[in-house]
Formats: sequence, C-alpha cells, structure tokens
Amino acid sequence: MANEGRMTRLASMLRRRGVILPSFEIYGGVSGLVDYGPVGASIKRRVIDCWIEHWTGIPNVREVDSPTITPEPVLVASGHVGEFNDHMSECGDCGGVFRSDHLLSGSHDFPDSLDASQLDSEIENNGVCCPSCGSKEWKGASPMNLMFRTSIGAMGKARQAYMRPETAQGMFMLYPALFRHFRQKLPFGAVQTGRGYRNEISPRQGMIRLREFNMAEMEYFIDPESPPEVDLGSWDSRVVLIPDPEGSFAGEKKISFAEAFDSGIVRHPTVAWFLAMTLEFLEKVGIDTGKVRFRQHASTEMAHYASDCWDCELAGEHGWVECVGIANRTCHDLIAHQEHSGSSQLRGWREYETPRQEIRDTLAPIGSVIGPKFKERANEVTKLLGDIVEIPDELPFKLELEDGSIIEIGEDMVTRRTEEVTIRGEYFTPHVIEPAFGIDRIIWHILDHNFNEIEKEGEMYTILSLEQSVAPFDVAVLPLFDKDGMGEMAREIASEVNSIMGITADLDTSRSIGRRYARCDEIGVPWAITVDHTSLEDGSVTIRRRDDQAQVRVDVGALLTHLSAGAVPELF
RNA sequence: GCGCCUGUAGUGAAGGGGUUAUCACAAGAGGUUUCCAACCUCUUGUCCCGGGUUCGAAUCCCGGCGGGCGCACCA
Repeated sequence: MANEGRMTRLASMLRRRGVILPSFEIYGGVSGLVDYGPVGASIKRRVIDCWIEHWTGIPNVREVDSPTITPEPVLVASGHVGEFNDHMSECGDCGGVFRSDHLLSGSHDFPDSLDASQLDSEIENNGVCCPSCGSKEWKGASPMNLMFRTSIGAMGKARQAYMRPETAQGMFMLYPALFRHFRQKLPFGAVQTGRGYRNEISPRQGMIRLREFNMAEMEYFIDPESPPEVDLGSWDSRVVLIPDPEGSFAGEKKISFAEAFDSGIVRHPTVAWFLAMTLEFLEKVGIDTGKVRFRQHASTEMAHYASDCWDCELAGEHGWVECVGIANRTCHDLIAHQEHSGSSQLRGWREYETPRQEIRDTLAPIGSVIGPKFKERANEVTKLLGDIVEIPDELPFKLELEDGSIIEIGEDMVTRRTEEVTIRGEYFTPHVIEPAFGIDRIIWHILDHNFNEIEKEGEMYTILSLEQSVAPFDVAVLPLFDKDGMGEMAREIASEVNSIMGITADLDTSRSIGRRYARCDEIGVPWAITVDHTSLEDGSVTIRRRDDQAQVRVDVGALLTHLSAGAVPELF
C-alpha cells in the first residue's frame, strides 16, 4: 500500500471512536467476532436500511425474516451438510492440514465422492506427499464441518441443527407463502438481512473473515422460459469485468453492462440487471466506483448450487476482496427441497397462451372390486393403474407389480373413460437469481474509501466523508459555549431534530468548538449546527458542511425544514 | 491448523529481575475563550490470562488467548 500505516490508523480510529471493536475483549477476545460500537451500530443500521430500500424498489420484492437456527434436514437438502463436511488430512510430520480431496486432485477423478477410509487408502496408494514438507506420513482423514452445530430442545430428544451459513434457505422455506402473497405470479423476490455463521479455521484480516457476520441476500424467483425484460440502457457507465478465465472472453474488460450482456459475457439478463443494481447500490452508500470490479467464477470454482456466478470485488487496504456474490442458482434449491421434503408447493404455474386440447384415456379403478380382490396389494394396483401412459386397447390385460408378480386387470375392475380435457398451463420449478452481500465487508470498504487524511495547518487531519445516508448522525448540534443559554438552546434544537423521522442529531458541549468540529469530522457527521450569541438574539444558527468546512447562517425553522426534506445542501 | 513475529492507559509509543511504571495525544471536572484539535489547574485510567523459575516477575521460561505476516483453508 502506498500509504504506510494508514490501515493501522484507520483501525485505531475505529476502536477509539466506538465504531468497530474486538468482541469480548476483557476476556481475551475471540478471533473472528467483532462488535459495532455506539457509532458503528448506527452506520451498520443505515447501510442495511439503504440496502433494503434499494432492492425493495424492484416491483414484487418484499422483506422477510427467518430463524438463524436451522434444522439439519434443511441443510442436508441444500447440500450444506455434505459440502461443509470436507475431509481434512493432517501431515504426521509437520502438522500441516489439507483438504483430502485436493491432495488427490491429480490422481483421482472424483475425490469428492470418497469417504474417510477410501480417501486414506487412495492417499496411501498414490504416495501423496505433504505439500509443505514432502512427508508421506498422514493421519486419518476426518470431516471438518464449517457450520456451528447446535440442537433444538434441551433434553434427550433434541433435534440436530446448525446456525445458518446463509440466509437463503429461510427464503426458500418461505417460497409457498411468497407465491401466495404475490398472487401466484412470477417474477417475485424476497430479501432478508441478518446474521450468518461459519466456523472458519483461521479468521484473519480484521472484519473481512468473520465467524458471525451480517449478510443481506435477495432470492429473485423467475420463470426460466420468460425472464423479466430489463432495459440495461439506464446504466451506461463502464465497469471493470473479469470474465471466466477458462471461457472465450477471458481477460479484463471495461465495458457497460448492456454491452457485456449483448456480447454474451454475462449469460443471463437478470444476472446482468443485478450486476448493474449492485454497482448502483455501492455508489449510493459511498463506495468509490473506481475500486469496484466484477469477476466471473470459473466453472471449477463455482459453488455447489450455482450455474453462473459473479463476484463483486472491492479494493481497499486488504487488496481486492469479494464483497458481493451474484449467482444464478437455477432451480437447484427448490428441486432439492421438493425432493427431500416431499412438498409439492415449491413450484410455479405457467399458463399457456392458448389452452391445449387433449384427448385423454383414463382407467378409473373401481375400489369395491379391486380392494377385496387384491387385499394388501390393492393400493399398489390402484397407483399403477393411475400411472399407465399407454392404455391397452383391450381388456383384460396383464400388469406387473413391483415384486415381479403378474396380475390380470379385468373389465369389472376399471371404468374406461375417454375425455377431451383442456390444459391451460403447466407446473415448473422457478429459477432463482441471488445477489448476496457481505455487509461487514462492505462497511469496511465504505470506511476505507471515505477515510481521508488531509493536512490542516501543518497537521494531519481526518475526515470520514460518509454519505449522509450512512453517517452515524445526520447532524451535530454544538453550542459555541455551554453558557448564557447557548447550551439550552442547543439541547432544544437537538431534540427537535431528533423528532424528525429518520434524522438523528448528536449534541456535543464539551471543550472548544474547533475540537468538536474535528471529532464530528472524524466519524463522518456531515453537518454541524452551531448556536452562538447571535442565535440567542435572533433565533438563527450557523450550519457547517463537513467536506469543505463552509458555514452559512440560517433561521432555525428554515434549517429544520431543510433537514427533514433532505435539502440542506441547497442552503449553501 | 503449522511456522515466524508480536501483546504496556481509550489511541500511539518508551522502558524494564528490585521503592509508587514513563511520555504524548485522547477523555472527565473547573477556569479562560465571540467559530475550526489553543491555553491554565485538577482528575480518571495501563504491563492480555494462567502456570513455572526466583527472596522478588510487568520484565526470563512454558502454555493459553488475541493481533500481524507467510503456508494451508475460505462451500
């Protein structure tokens, strides 16, 4: 990094001012867990609010909220229990730990599919050496699950559960409710923000890799045969894209989203749309768009559920960091849950433009005959009759049961019907496009991109140039001195400002006015109202703009009006 | 998980087997001050935790926890 020590100073400031701090510090701290302090929590809340507002701006998108504790079968169906159970092999000499399947990647076609003992024998048979020390002494492979295990119920019959590794599954569980809510018409979407948990082996880099983290995800359900039409023309800025390095577009490009889609780099129109929406959001919350790039996953690194995946990476003190993933998860999750749960509610209905007429032959079983005749096998017979595709022309006919026995279906057992039916549409499993945001990583980059160290009268001076929408306070109210009634007037103004919905004021009365401006600048408060002697005489105050320290005098009433209308800049 | 480095007020640092651990900035109280970290007085607050060596450990050793970097991991 060009500016030595900048990251240290930023991290120190965040701790000193109560933005982001290590958790449980008086007990020694826990790696991978952080606190948002009295200033940071406001920033986080506002970033999340901006995010919700941004994505619910899409028609037919609603917020939902589901539990973090998730029963095991849900995560078995989603693939997380299997996927998270990677086996790890430990070197007996140097203690290095490696994924067992990676050790075999050159010598076995499907190392993923092996169990622990198979992995061990394959490793031994192939003479795999430890990548760090070259030893061939391996301890047995053992599963490593990155999810936090817990159980539901305190006593003996407790059910196995996990803390969710993503919010997405909760939204898939809500699919039937969403389908009803949106009057059974796709596309629609659900957004959810909340905590996710991954028991990382070694969390590092401050708040970049956390064990408990804040995420924000949208599941946008579409009919794969008629994805929503999007006009990408309204996002005309050029962005840096890094297409699949193994694909035909390999190599960094700087083009617009429309061009990227038209040329086939971005394969799906909805994915292209969400890439553009993502950039727009990041810009709104104060990310420097010059430090944004989108990288397409190579097919080999794709998550188990994704068919096309783009990462949005942000540049900062930690280099390029993945902060958003946009994945076309196709119908993978809904199909998996349908199969594991047996639910038939995880589908959409596609109406044909013109209804189809079909002649349908059916054999309706007559239970009063089949029952007594086949007894315990009657259920199977009934089911098989319903499944017959080619109805035999003549009765009686032979039917083979599962156990191989052949039975004869006679005329007295069924009613043969030929009817003309009108088919108006068909069921299908929707596809889902998912933008998933790592909120903590985005907050880190907002802080990073807006942390400005300038020189003021020969000394270093810090300004956090946050957008007002994500600033910890909208405005600071500062009496020039806390005497002669200036303090009282400031307190009144602060409480009036706080009574405006969505606007918060911080009151600071201690020490010199210059010092208080500096404190506000450091945590990114965009505006400061100062109450001075003139204020006591004529009810006017001054308002100071953080970014250039310009100050104008206005009537308090007018200022409050501008504050509630978000029109303070017009005063300058 | 492994290796190397590392841990002293809120932050940044100095020091260090022996009386009461030092400095700057920050913070609190009071004073002063008619707008950008001013000044004066006073105040609060620190050796990560545990064990060992020692007459004596914040200092040396071991372990744990935390942090940094490298390797590995990051669905």
